[in-house]
Amino acid sequence: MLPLRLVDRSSDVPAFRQIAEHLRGAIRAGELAPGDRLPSETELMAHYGVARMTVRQALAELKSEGIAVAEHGRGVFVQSRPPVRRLASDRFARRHRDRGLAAFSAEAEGLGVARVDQLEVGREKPDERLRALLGVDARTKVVARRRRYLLDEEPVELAQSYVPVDIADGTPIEQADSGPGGIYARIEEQGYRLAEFVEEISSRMPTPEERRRLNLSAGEPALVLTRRAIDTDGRVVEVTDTVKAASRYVLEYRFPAE
Amino acid sequence: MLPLRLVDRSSDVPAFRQIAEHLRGAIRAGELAPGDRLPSETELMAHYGVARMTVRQALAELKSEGIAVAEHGRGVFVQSRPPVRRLASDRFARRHRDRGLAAFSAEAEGLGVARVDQLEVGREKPDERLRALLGVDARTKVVARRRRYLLDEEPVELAQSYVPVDIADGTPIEQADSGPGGIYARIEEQGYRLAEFVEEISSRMPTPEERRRLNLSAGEPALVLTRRAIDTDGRVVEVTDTVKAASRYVLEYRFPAE
DNA sequence: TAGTGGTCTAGACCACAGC
DNA sequence: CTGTGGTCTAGACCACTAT
Repeated sequence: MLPLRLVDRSSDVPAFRQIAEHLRGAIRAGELAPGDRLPSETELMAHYGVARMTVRQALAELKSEGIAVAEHGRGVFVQSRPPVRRLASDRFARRHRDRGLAAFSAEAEGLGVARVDQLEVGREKPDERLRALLGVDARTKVVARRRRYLLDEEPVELAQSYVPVDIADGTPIEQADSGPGGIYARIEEQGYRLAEFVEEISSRMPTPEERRRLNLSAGEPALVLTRRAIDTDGRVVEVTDTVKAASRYVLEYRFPAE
Repeated sequence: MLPLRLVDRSSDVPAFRQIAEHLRGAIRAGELAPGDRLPSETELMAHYGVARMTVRQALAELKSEGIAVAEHGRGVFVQSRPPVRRLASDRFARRHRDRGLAAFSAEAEGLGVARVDQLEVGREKPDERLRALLGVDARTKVVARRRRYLLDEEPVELAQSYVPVDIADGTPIEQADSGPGGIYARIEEQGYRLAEFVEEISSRMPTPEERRRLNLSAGEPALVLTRRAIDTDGRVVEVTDTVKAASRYVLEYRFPAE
């Protein structure tokens, strides 16, 4: 059991925060390891001599920080992080496409079984942001591919790709299976040679919908990436938006000092 | 006032979640704009016919999502986001250093008044991670520069830079003012020509300490960057860790398709 | 002073997990 | 069945903001 520490009622630090800080310290110090169960609410009430709602407020703070996670009927546990995946910007390199691997398969190689899920393909009218990114007008439709990626049956990423119809027309880009090497391989077969990618990264708390689809626990932020594929003529031939569980990824980019 | 909607007590969706969803919807629909005050807890209790703790739980959900923010004695407000800053990877380009601008000053140009704060400079023993990143052994000390950046007096970034002593020795890198062009300019003056940067990006919830120093509201994630500066001989001559408020930044990287 | 959110109490009933 | 967390009530006192 944890070393018993009392709440200092004379302090102007509220009781629930003192309790949260105590538990945080025990986790940082390794007295509570990832996966360990925290003392139950009943135990914490007895230890600190406070009401249940006070204990729950302390626990809520840890949950919202992503340090702890509750399991109904079982207890509150120290968050155990699955291994982080490091994504280097060479995952879109042509050598992967030439081997018949789409970017996600190249990423997943050696890590587990990659699978796609919840796939929706169709033609859409681009909204204003997408028109600006793709450099098309309101009359041009885009082929949208929305899907979820799973690694060993665990959802890890939501993705939505957009390709102007004049590029995608008549290709497997409009099919459920876009073929070996993914849509970038198909775009190059249409005569557009990819020159460069521009990736924009931001982070925010997920929407309830994203939290559900990605199986995110409370207090877990999302990484949001928008990638543009640009051909040798400078045309943006594709845009992809992806949402990932932030705790599972480290992104790596190299750039020259000049 | 908001259109009155009742809580469906027969639903298995808890009352607090229905209330949260109602408020979320009003915000999404624009009925409540950024900066607007939400109905007070007393008003919400009366509207929905629930106890105060139920209302507070709904509000806590919105706060933890970063959608709303409470101000003691004033009310709960729809989060109004300050403008996002777009950071391109060319902010470390030599042309900025040649103009006497350190990276942060180059970033801030035209955006406001940049200032440094809470600066601590000293020699330290590198921990295991830092030794691996810098490629030095346990006997080599590093010069650490810890500081906070402010833009128009608003804290926007925490940074910690590390340079091996054999590079920093006798240079202004160990002084409070590292001079025009920043520490990268000083490192190059020592004969190390910078060739490449490698930046690693992740996101997580901030620690209480980071939340305090960056003035973050609840439910606001942090962007964490680790940057290595590599010279033409492949030596890592500097490492910087930075923590930023995620909602204020979009990072942009370009990379070739080859 | 009135109204706001912040903290806290002492109960209640419920749903879920595990024996 | 027992113990766990999830939801909810009906109060209380406090600290902060604005008038």
